[in-house]
Amino acid sequence: MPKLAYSFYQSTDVNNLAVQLLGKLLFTRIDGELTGGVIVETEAYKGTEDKASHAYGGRFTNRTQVMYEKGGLSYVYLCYGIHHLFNVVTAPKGTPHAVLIRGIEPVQGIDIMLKRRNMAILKPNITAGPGALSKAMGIDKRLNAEDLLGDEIWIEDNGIVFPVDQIVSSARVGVDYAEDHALLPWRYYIRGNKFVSKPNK
DNA sequence: GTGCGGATGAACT
DNA sequence: GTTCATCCGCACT
Repeated sequence: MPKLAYSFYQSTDVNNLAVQLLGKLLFTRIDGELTGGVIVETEAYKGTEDKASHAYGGRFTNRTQVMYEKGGLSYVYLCYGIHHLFNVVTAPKGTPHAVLIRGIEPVQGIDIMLKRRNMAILKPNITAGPGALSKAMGIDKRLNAEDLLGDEIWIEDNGIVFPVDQIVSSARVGVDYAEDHALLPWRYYIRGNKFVSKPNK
């Protein structure tokens, strides 16, 4: 399957990109171990004007600088001191939009994912949730600011297009601090998919 | 240099 | 529903 092209990531409509990423295949090859899954849940973070975004108000730090780079890079950061969260940087250089990947359905290297997650059998919580999927895919800070057209972490277009009525939008998770932006319906997921993270109402 | 708290998940009661 | 693991980014002194 072809990797998503550089041009795919340059759109400034981050909500549309968050929807477009549903159904795409996220892969990593870490130490030669290939794992991959279908993206089933995303959230849009709209740069400087989004109070839930790390780049809100134009905040520019060592952590957030990659968000300002050209679309098509990874943004991985540590949350709660434990979980690595994976985002896709989008929009042209200077516009710090990002899409958080919150859930994938495993299709490749499931045995490797089970081992990384210390699980015996496949259950949805192996990759349902941004911290969980990062652990299963072997994503950590070493994969921050990686080119998504490279050979460590990338996204492929397998032609899957979910019907519009299969896609649900709702409030983003864990952004209560974002005041009047906390309830924006910028979370997108596949209705009924088992690998969508917990709050799926 | 210090202190607060977070784009979570798992194990509890 | 509640607790807590466990780190460092970030704002402020």
